[in-house]
Amino acid sequence: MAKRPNRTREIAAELRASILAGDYPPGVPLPSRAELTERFHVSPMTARNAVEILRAEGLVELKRGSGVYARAQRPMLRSARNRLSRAERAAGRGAFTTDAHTGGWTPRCEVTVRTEPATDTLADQLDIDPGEELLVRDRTMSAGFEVVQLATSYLPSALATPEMHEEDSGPGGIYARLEEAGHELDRFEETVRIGQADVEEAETFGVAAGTAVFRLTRRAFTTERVVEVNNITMLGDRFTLAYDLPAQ
Amino acid sequence: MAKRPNRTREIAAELRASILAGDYPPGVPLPSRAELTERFHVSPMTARNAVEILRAEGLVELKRGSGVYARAQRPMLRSARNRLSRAERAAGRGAFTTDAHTGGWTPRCEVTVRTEPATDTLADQLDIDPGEELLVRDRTMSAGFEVVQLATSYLPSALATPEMHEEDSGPGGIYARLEEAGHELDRFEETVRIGQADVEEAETFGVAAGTAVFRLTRRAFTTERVVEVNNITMLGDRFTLAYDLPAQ
DNA sequence: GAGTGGTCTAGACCACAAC
DNA sequence: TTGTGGTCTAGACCACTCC
Repeated sequence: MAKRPNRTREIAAELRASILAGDYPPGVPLPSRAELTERFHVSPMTARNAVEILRAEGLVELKRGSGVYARAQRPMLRSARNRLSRAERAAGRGAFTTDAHTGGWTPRCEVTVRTEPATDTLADQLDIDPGEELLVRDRTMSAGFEVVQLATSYLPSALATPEMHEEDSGPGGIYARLEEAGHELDRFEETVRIGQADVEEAETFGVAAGTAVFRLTRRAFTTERVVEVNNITMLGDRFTLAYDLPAQ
Repeated sequence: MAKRPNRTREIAAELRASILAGDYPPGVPLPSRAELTERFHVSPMTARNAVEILRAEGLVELKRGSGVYARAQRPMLRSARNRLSRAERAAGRGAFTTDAHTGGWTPRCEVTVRTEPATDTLADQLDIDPGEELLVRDRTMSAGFEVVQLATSYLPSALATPEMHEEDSGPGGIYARLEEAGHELDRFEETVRIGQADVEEAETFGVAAGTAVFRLTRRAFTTERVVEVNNITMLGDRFTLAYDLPAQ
C-alpha cells in the first residue's frame, strides 16, 4: 500500500516547490507536457500524471490549448462564528455577506426563486408532509471574481412572505424577514460533510470534477418548529469553518 | 475545462454502479486490469485509470498482488453535538468514545505521551510564551478495525496533573482531569478545514495519499485562559460533523 | 509460479487556444 | 498554423500476494 518514491511524484514535487516559490505568477504557464518530457527524460504520460497530481491538489488549473497555470493564492474566507448572529442580521447583512466582509472580499450573489413540492427527504428535515409546497431559493455566491459557494434554501411556502419571493429578499435576508413575520429564530443546526464536486458544480466553481467541497446542511429552528433547510456547497480550499461550543 | 464523456469514465461509471449494486462484497475483488482490458477492449493504462477514479472517490481499495476491493460500507460516524458536554464527561466518556458509542462502534484508542517546547504557532494558539513546556498526547483512534481519527493534544505542562502523563488519563479524559484540578471549562472553539492525507497519514488510515480529510483544531477555554489545543485529523468519508448554533 | 496492481515507455490522434 | 492539454494504445518490467 505504501507509495514509494517514483518519477511521477518527483516531478510533481519539483513543480510544486516552484509554484510555492512563486515562479509561476498569474498568466505564466508551467512547462508544457513536451518540455517536461524532455527536461525530465520521461514519457508524455508520466509528465502528464505529474501535473495531474498538482491538479488534484488544487494547485494548478489546466487550460486546454493554452497551458497549465498556478491557481490564484488561496487567502481563505472564514465562516466566522458570529455569522448567524442577530446583531449581524440587524446590521442588514446576511451570513455570506458577513463572511465575505470579514475576509475583505466583494461579495456577489445571484438568486433564482421558485416553488416546488417537498421531497420525502426535505419533508423529513422540515418536519412537514411530503408534497407540501416549498419556496426554493437557489443562490450562487462569489467572492471577487470566483464562485465559491452554492446554496439552496427550502422554506415551507406557508411561512413565506411576499418579499421572500423576490430575488432580493432585503437587508438581513430571509432570516430577518422571518423574524419580522413573528417567527423568532431560536437556534440553527449545522451538519458538515466532505463531498466531491460533481461535473456541474465543478464547472460552476471552475475546478476539476471530484475536487473536495464542504457539504453543509443548516436547519433553522424557532422554538416551535423547523422553518428552513439550507443545503450549502462550499469550495473546500476556500473556507475555514469556525464554531463556538459552550462547555455547558 | 468541461470533462467530456470518455472510455475511462464510462468504465469507471459501470464499475461504480456494480459496486453500489453490491456486486463486490468484502473479499471479492473487482475485475483485474487484464480482465478489464479484454472486456472493454481498452489498453491497460485506460483500465487502470478507470479504477484510479474509483480509488480517488474512496470507493475501492487497491491491494498490490491481490486485487481491487470495494471499501467497507460507510455508515458514518457522527460527531454529535453533545460530544463535549459535561454530562458525557461525568458519564466517564471522552469525546471520541461518545461518538463511537453513538454510532454503534467499538472504539479503540492508542496513546503516546511526551513533553516538548511550544512552537511559535502553538504558543500563539495557547497564548503562552514560545518554548514553554507542553504536555503532548498523541492519539490514534479506531472504530472497529479501522483507524479513522488522529489527534494531537497540547497542554501547558504547568496545568498538567500526574494522571495526564499516563497513557490512560482516566474516565472522561483530560478534560475531566482539568475540571477536577479546578480549571472549569467554559467553552470550546473549533475550526474546520478540508485537507489531504499526507503519505504518513494515508498509510495509517489505509487510504491513498491525497484522500480528503477533515482538519479540525479545537481550543479549550476556561473563563481565564486557553488550556488546551487539539489538532485532529479525521477520515473525510467517515464523519459528519454536527454543530448547534444559538440564534442569540 | 501465476496473477495482481504500480509504474513507465514512446509513440498517436483529437479539440482547442493563441497567433 | 502551431502548440497546448485530453485521451488512448500496446506493449514492458517490477514488487508483491496467493497458491
